[in-house]
Amino acid sequence: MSDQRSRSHSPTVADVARRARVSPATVSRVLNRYPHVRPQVRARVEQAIQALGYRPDQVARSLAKRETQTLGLVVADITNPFYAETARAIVETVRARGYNVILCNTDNQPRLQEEYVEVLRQRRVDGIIFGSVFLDDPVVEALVTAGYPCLMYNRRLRSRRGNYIVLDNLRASRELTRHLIQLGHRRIGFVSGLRNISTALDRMQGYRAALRAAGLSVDARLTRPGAFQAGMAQRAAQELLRLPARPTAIVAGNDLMALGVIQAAGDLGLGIPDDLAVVGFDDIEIAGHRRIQLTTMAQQKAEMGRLAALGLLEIIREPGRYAASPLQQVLAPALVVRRTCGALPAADQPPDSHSSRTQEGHTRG
Amino acid sequence: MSDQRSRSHSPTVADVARRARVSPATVSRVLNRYPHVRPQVRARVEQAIQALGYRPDQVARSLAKRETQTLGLVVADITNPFYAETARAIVETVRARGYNVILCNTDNQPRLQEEYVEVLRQRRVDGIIFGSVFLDDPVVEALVTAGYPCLMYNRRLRSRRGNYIVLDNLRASRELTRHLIQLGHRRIGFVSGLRNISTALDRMQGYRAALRAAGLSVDARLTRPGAFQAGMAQRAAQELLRLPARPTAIVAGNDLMALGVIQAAGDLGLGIPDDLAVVGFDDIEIAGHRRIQLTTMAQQKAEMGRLAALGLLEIIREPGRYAASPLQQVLAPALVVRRTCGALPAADQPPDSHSSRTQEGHTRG
DNA sequence: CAAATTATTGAAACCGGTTTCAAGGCTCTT
DNA sequence: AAGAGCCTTGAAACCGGTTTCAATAATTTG
Repeated sequence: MSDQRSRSHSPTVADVARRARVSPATVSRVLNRYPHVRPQVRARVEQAIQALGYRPDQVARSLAKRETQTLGLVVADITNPFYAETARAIVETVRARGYNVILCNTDNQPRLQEEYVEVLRQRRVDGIIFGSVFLDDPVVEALVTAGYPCLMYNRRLRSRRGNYIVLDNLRASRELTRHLIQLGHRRIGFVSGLRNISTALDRMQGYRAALRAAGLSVDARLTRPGAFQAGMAQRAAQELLRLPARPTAIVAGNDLMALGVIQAAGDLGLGIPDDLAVVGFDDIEIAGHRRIQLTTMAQQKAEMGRLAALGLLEIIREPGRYAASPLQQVLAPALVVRRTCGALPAADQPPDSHSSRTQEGHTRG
Repeated sequence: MSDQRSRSHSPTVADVARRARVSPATVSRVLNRYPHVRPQVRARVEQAIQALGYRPDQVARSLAKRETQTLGLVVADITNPFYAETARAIVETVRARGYNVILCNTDNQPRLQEEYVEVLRQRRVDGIIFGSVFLDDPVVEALVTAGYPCLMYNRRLRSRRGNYIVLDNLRASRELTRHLIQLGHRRIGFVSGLRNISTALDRMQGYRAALRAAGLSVDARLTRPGAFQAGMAQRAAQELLRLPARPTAIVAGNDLMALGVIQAAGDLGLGIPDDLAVVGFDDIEIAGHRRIQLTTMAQQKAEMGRLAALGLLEIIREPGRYAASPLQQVLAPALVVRRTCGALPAADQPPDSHSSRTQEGHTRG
């Protein structure tokens, strides 16, 4: 039964054509489900495909069709649960539609971002999703200008150009800070993410806006950079907590940093939330754990990833439309109140029989 | 100065050739750094490349060279920090060597695994790294049989065929369990991962071996499946902890599951480690957090990822060599003793000024 | 200085598909 | 029954590179 041509190579469209006694063009028509192929011929071709174990070459197909069914996904740090969750949703969403994803991790380094963009363009990916864009990012600005199909999420350009899906970070931070103020806090610190990233900037602005709105002074000494990571945030928080007049609450730039702040508090023997309230952003999985119980501004990560994926696929379908009016979506934040802010009765080991998720106070911002 | 042919398309090797007054073949030689090109001609070509802003088409190159400089990375769940950390190391390691990674997430579903393998083969990836393989996995077995360049990590086939890099899970689990026994525990529960996955099987075997070695009976009722996730593990642990004679310690199949077990203990009002000792595997980042302080068998995740990446690249370079004698690396585990096992003096808020990492007791298994 | 190498280069084939274009066969009208 | 129009199909060009092969130029060797 082995009809393989003696060549060890895998069968090509020509082999299939020969066996089915048709031209390669017809095989292609069958593969691409074109109309205008007689059922009888179609069956012959399909039978030949089966018999030979033919596997279409996606590389050749990409070259001929000038589309690769491949997307680039550029994230700052895949080990950050926020990016892991969104990446998961993106990968799954596009898989179901015949696309695959090349994963790029920039570690927040402009050099790597630039390198990856160049590589992705050489690979002729159909579009790029950026979760790693900088406020001032000549590389991405150029892509936007060129009308290259791409979409940012979580972060945006300072110019607000291009397609993006972000949390309403300013509002989220304002409400989160206001929540602390309403709980009676007057000296509130802020451990920020990296400069030159919109998320950090917007959250900083929101924090300041809330303070001003409450008539509180904005003390620059209460703000420290924390680089979006637990380790840096821990050091930053230690500095804040050693100040003569230390803050009674700290807003962290995201949940990972909040975990670092909690570490710092412990280092200095401060109890949470009694001696220090801590809040973050993202609502990563661990934030809901009963040993953490972090009050945080939630992002719907899976939904955000899904929207980003569907958005980019739509942009790929009609590039012109989105060049004229970009897709810009600002998602509403949702406050999740847990124990670290002190709003709920403190309890190291709550005695009830449900997971902490069900004990959350008011939510939905 | 704009010498662009009126076409809107991006310049090709032919355009460069024309401008440099050479043949396409010579342009290719320059691009691929072949010898036997006169310095003067090389300079002309490079100048033309610059002037035109020529960007080589990796798709066409892949077709011609029959290699894509692309790898598949198939993981069970990218939101599991273990996979996120290893993926990060893999992506970075291969990037530095000119390769990119297509990320595939199977969610432990054989159907998705099979689909991804098919897609990756059609894409002619140069090789595949599996972090998601099943004990009995006809799809991967077939790849191994065919001599397709691939490498498993974290999990292996029951047949032990093919290239893999895994922790010595049996020994790791034996030592972890023995540690609990040495601390005086006699009823030790086990919340296991998925059946049909080597990691779960080996850890189960190690747990049993340790019990037997200590002359303890292996009670099947003390073992529950937990699916490698916190939620499932929480429910499984609740069942264990409601037994008439509940275990005084639980070995979780990995750190995520250990977090679920801790949740369960809290649900039932049990204190850790006083009422229940908990241990896990992997040493994910959060395990070291002072609010968690999980005793665990560490895996060197970044190193494992790096080894996997370098291993696969080597296999791609010399497929024949590894068909004859596969690359099989078994890494030594390292016990990290923290608070959840009860070996160290309990302290909810240790007063010292260093991160918990520095307080760890004996390590290196 | 002639012969033998070796270095440089281009023409053309090739990688494995898709798409255009035209031709032949059918069906349907009138 | 002839002409119009659609269906079906194959030949050939094309996607954008690489590689083989042979021809020519430059060097080295005897």
